[in-house]
Amino acid sequence: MIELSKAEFEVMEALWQGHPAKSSEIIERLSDDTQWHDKTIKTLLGRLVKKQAVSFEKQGRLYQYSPTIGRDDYTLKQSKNLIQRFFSGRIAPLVSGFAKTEQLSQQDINELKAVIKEWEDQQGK
Amino acid sequence: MIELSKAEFEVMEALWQGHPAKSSEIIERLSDDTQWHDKTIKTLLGRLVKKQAVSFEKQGRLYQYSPTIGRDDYTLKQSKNLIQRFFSGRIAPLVSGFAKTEQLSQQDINELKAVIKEWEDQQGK
DNA sequence: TCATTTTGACTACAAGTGTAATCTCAGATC
DNA sequence: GATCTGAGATTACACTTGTAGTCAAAATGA
Repeated sequence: MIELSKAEFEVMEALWQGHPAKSSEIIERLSDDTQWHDKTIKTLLGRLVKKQAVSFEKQGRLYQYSPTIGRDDYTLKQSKNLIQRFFSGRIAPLVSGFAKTEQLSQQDINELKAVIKEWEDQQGK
Repeated sequence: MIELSKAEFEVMEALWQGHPAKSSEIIERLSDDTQWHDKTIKTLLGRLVKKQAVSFEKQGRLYQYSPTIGRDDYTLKQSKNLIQRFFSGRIAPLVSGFAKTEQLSQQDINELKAVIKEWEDQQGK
């Protein structure tokens, strides 16, 4: 699986926002959240291309970049990996621990209930 | 916050199993799960001490190592960090995504229900 | 007592990462 | 056409990480 460093992930975030995108657009988007020099972002883009997390098409002199991996795909895989390493693959302990110090919203609760319902429906065949 | 690399985390796991522990014990414990050379483990221990994730007391020529951070503390902080970066701080989307491809156990469901009940009791003041 | 073993300390070294600066060349500008 | 500019390519450099090897000193065994 493709592994992204933190900085690389930030660049992917900018790209996931909309693509294909020119490097100037990506730099523009990132300028809101970071102080990165544009050279830094170019370097990161290059590394992402090398890792095949990003592809590009030449439009004359410019490149149009696109992600080759989906955000949901990536984040979920990484999450599962963490849950595996930290909680032996079980998600409930994470939720319990999380809820102890973080406030859940009504929406969170609704979503959790939906997950439970889904599971129970499936159990009842 | 103290950041641990993957290899360092493995060493912490061995130490969390029981402490204080001599390096020989830690090496012994890790021999079940890894092929690491004992020198490698010594190096990692040294780095952990430098990072102040581990402390030691000299017992003559030997050291007795102990973790200075708790496993739950560390794993929860890292989890929250990931949830923040990947899911804007909300845990429900992670649970939904997780449940789509991973099988939940009855125990998981019970724990999730407990979290919900806890939350609802609190809402009702 | 002298060699051997063992432990922690120090050193090594390539790959990955954060954070750019320099080089090169095609297109825009005068 | 000569020059400037901005894009991508290449190079840089310190720090971290994985994965040990070497060194010095103490304990141990013969």
